[in-house]
Amino acid sequence: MTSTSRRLPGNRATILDVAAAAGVSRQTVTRAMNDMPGIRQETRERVQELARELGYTPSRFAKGLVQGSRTSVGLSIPDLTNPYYPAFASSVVELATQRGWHVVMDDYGHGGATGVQSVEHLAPQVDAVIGYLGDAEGEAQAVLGRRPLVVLDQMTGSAWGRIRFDYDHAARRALDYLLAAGRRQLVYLDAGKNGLPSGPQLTTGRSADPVDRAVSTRGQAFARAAAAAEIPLTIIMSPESAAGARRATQSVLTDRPGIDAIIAFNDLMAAGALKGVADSGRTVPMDCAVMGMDGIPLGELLSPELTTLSLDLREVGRAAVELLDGLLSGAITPGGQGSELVLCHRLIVRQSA
Amino acid sequence: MTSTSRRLPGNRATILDVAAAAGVSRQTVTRAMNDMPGIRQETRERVQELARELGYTPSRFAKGLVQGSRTSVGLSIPDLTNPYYPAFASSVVELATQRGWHVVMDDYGHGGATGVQSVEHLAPQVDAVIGYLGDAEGEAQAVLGRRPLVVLDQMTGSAWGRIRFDYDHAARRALDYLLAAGRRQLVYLDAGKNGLPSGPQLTTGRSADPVDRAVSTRGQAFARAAAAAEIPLTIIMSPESAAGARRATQSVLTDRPGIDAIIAFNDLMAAGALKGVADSGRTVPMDCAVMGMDGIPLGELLSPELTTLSLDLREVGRAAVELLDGLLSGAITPGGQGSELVLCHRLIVRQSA
DNA sequence: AAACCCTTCGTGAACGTTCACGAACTCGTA
DNA sequence: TACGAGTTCGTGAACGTTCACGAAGGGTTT
Repeated sequence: MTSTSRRLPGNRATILDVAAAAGVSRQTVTRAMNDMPGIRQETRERVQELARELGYTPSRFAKGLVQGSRTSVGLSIPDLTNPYYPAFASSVVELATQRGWHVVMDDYGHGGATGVQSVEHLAPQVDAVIGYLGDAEGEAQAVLGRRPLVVLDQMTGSAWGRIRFDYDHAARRALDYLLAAGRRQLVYLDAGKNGLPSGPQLTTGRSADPVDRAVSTRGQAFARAAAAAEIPLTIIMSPESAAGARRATQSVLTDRPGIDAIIAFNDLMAAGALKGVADSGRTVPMDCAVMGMDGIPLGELLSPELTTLSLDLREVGRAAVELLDGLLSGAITPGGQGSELVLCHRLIVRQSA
Repeated sequence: MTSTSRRLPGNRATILDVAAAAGVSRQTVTRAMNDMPGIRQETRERVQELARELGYTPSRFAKGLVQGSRTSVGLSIPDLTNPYYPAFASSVVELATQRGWHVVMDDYGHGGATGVQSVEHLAPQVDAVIGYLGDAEGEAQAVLGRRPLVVLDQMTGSAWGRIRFDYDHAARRALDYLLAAGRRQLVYLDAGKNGLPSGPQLTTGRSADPVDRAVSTRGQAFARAAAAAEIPLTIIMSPESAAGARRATQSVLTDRPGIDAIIAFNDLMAAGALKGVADSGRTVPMDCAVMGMDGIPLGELLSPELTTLSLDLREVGRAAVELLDGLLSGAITPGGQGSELVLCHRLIVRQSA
């Protein structure tokens, strides 16, 4: 009658409590709860009713232990408040759900953690990780051992899967367009590595000059493209935020009044640049063009609407999930065919450039 | 020497494989992996090295079964691509992580699922759920049994925790402001219940008229406030998107040229309304004011910058997590003190109204 | 009445880990 | 030598569930 078995945290009942209450065995309760055959309809309903009354919910641990894990994947994101990431995350969650996976989310930027720390936090709970981890922060793959890691926008490290973006292609595309439009005094508004604002410092890339180490991967691609086209490009650093970009734009337009085009690290900073140009009394795109990078929906809502190097973020998410799927199933091997994908940006011309 | 134990999915080794390889017992491997005392330093390092080589990672199921669950909470979100939700989710993830919780994320809108289906998907994997589930969709709390559910912006249902918003307060605040600014022909741009676009249908709320059932909770609050102030308010329906709001704004401005203020269901739709007003050749705010609701960062980037009824989304997240914390610890009981919170919007006056 | 099948239910075993306890060994001291 | 204390390691049990198999009972056929 009375069960002596202990309760789960939250005073939850175990399968034995239900079995005792119903006067049946564990197995019968299992059959009732999982809609398995081999049980009388009346018994099934009685057990289910009792389970509901006792607040019984099967332990995911016991279930997972015996049945083999439903795969659950970690998703490491540096900053959900940057509209770029939710669009990506949304796609990942949708496709993962389609596959019956669960997604354990970590937004590590606000807590001041690094990408590797995020993976460490996720590791005990997941079978794989997809993430934007940032560059050169130690070995995230090692933390996961044999479990697959798919990283995005990362050059270094030994992740099993890797999705990169062809910034050289994007930079050429952007510069060709701006030069054809007659722009000559170009500025690249950079966010700096690791998002660390290193102050509004100035660098110039011409010919094949080595570019400052602090310049981001994207910035370096633009520097290379500018060198190849033999035109000067001013790179200025700014915090990775709209407000920071706005201030940086104001100050660079004061220092160098002749500037007629600004390329921003991402769309969010481009939005700030738009404001900054307006602050200086100029109009976009007549006096100064502004070009973003990302292609987030925000760009269409701004005025003037943002011209940008766009990535289809749902496609990026799809690529990441499919790559992970391949790694989990063994269809793709860590170093092998398809373990590294390169995606290209598409230039979307709207009003700002 | 050779272990006969099977491998986990992904060919992962078990603790017995490591023990056999190192020539020690399970318990010694446990001690080595968890930095427990009572083991020789040399042994510890040898075991750890071997574990690394074999790609051993402890089963979270076995560990959870014996140690009791690390709590993991589900987060149900209807649409991550609406900037409102990431800001909230970011806050929840950050605070949950601080508490050592894991967050299993579900973005159910894109898959065409409902809030309850989302909870059903999450249920086997989590100890509690926080979510925007939408109104009147059946019983999500029943799915979770004894596990706490905290819902936001939901009137019906028997969730243990509930966070509501005082839309009547917000509506009064907005109308007072607009009327004081001399606005007389007001439009409420509604998103309709469940986000279902029911076509640009027109309703008028005056005196204490019963308002169309299709009108959202927010819309009804504005209708009540308008009735109390004895001014007419036109409610029009639109799909819950910037593009939809833009079209709806264009058409309503054509139908009723005298309109001098538009209040939108949320900031995203307000951004669309901004565009729609411009399309019609009018300027904001001179010819027509536009007011949003949410207070997402996007508003500051628009031009004109968006006047809005703002919610501090990090506060909302904090409220949800703390409420859940109370429910998990037993400090708050389902029907009791503190199980229902009401938060107020703050009017942020910028340029658009 | 014996043989068989079908339905309904129960019993050991196993999943991989940690906990509680005890055994073996080392070292120093009475 | 014998004893005790400390260090290092191993063995049963337990966590809650499902799987594989077998048992009991009723009905039909041979």
